Amino acid sequence: MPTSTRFAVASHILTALAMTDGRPVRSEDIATSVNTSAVVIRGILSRLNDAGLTRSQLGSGGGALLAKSAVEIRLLDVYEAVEDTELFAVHRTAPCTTCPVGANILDVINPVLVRARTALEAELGKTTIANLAESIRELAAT
Amino acid sequence: MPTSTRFAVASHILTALAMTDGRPVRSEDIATSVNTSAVVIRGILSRLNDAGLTRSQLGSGGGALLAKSAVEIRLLDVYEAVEDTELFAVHRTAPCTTCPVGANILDVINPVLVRARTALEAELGKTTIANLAESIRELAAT
DNA sequence: TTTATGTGTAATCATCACTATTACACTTCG
DNA sequence: CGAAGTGTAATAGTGATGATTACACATAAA
Repeated sequence: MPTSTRFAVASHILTALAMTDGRPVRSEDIATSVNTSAVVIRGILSRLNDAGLTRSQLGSGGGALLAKSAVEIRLLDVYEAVEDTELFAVHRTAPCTTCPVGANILDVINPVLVRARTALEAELGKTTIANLAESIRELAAT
Repeated sequence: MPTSTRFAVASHILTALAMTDGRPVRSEDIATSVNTSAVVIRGILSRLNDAGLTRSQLGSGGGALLAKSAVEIRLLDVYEAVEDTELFAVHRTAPCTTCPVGANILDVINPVLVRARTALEAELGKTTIANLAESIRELAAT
């Protein structure tokens, strides 16, 4: 049950935006840093815009900007903004309703999956884009 | 990338085995309960065998059995036995090594991802197949 | 006002993991 | 020996993903 690469790339994008002091950054420049195409970047930026994490300045000299302070953007917010699929997938077709196990397994396992997902999300809520930017500055200074 | 249903199905299988008191269960019977094909079940059983969670009795009258007590099988063990992919995927192609962010983003984000995965795994380690079987018995009794 | 420089998004494509299915070799009980 | 199982390879269909092309639209600057 993997995430897409969008979460890591979106974190990359936001961290880059956090380190440019409010100047708009072109999707093409971001694409160079991420090593992909500008359209892919704009697709992810579109999701981040919808989530209120970034905004775009159109026209010449335009680009992407943070819509809120980097200290207010948790990795959990990023995760929710760009990931579509459920962390845990259950049976593709509903199990047998007349079998003791089949009829109840989903009800029984679901609370466990919710607790696991909650624990993961809590951890992602502890780190912000500002934390990542700060760590990058420390590493880049060496 | 569709997320795998193997974890939920494997938990289903093991819970079913835990409720049959040591009698071997045919893959076809499990398949009926899960609502899939016997080959799919045997494919998952093959992984569970490799992980030492189940064993198979070959020949006529054979089937699948638990290889250890249900109280000793944590959902974390099941998860590790049947899931192939990393929980978090990172950049498909390595980011730009000459950009400050690109050169360091993976090193910076990785510890966060490890902590999130560890939190999820810790939660999955708290529940056993015996717990699931017990919950099923309670639900089925009503 | 025109033009260059951007973003936004639809459409298409190749790739990959997943589940389902068929087929067949192998094992073991009766 | 034969019936009843498991083990596994090969194949196909499906769906999400990421890459790419194409083009409409917005805006700053000349």
